[in-house]
Amino acid sequence: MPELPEVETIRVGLEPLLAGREIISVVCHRTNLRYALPDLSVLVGHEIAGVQRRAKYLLFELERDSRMLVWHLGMTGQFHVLPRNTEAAAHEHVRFDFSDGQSLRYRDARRFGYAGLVDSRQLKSHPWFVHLGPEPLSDAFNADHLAAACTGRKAPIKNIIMDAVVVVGVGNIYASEALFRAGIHPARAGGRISSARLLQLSDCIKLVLAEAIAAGGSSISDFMHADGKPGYFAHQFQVYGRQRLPCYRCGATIKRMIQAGRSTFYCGGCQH
DNA sequence: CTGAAGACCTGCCTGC
DNA sequence: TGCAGGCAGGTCTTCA
Repeated sequence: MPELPEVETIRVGLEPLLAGREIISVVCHRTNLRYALPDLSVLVGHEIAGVQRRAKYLLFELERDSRMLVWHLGMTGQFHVLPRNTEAAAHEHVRFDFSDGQSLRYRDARRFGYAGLVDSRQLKSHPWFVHLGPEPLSDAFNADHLAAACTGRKAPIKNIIMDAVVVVGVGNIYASEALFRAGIHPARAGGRISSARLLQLSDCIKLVLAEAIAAGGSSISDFMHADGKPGYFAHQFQVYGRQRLPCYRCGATIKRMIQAGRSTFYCGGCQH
């Protein structure tokens, strides 16, 4: 389901609902997500201190314990906070019950999501995190960093900005949107883009992600907030999902192509 | 090393 | 109506 803006929106929604709540029981309906879930019963008796995010991972911090529950939502993972006695929805795999009568539910139809317990002091060296590049909205991600990542590369620029080693959190939707705003053709080899245009692209990536976060994430298909409200950024898509429709900027027809097995949307009139 | 393709899994939409 | 085929927001592994 989610790219960085969606995960951040979920984090912001979950934090006030979970912080300070004590887990009194955990029910796993199935443990074979992308990887086998760890034994989550060890969390019973612990209080959630806060919810952080790194890349597209949610990090549930525990009070008085250096371990964190690290969770990736894959394509279709969802968290909802509901009263404990609410019946399990289809594809609900895990339920955390809290002392205040509420519960946290994890649903994931495709089961591409995964989770683990990681010591926060070893997070950076954990296999899921050790190779991750900078956060796109941090100063560490800038024109120089992007230029260095593109030097000598023949891979299409879209593939490069979706590579989590280069920068985290840029998924299939926002890659297309950022390249449209920067006027760069998604198939252009990374090494054949001027530094001035890469500066523009790094700015556009920050801009499009920040706007999406401000709008509360995109609401396509099954994305919803912890409280069940939809996100609104989908209304601002310039190219994603708009194949055969006219470009808002130049009127040319938006095209769709496949790159690295993923749909790419672009305007042949605006992007070169 | 790089880059492309396949794999994981289920649901939904389209077209015949 | 029924069914095959294509498609879906992510990431990891395999292969050339």
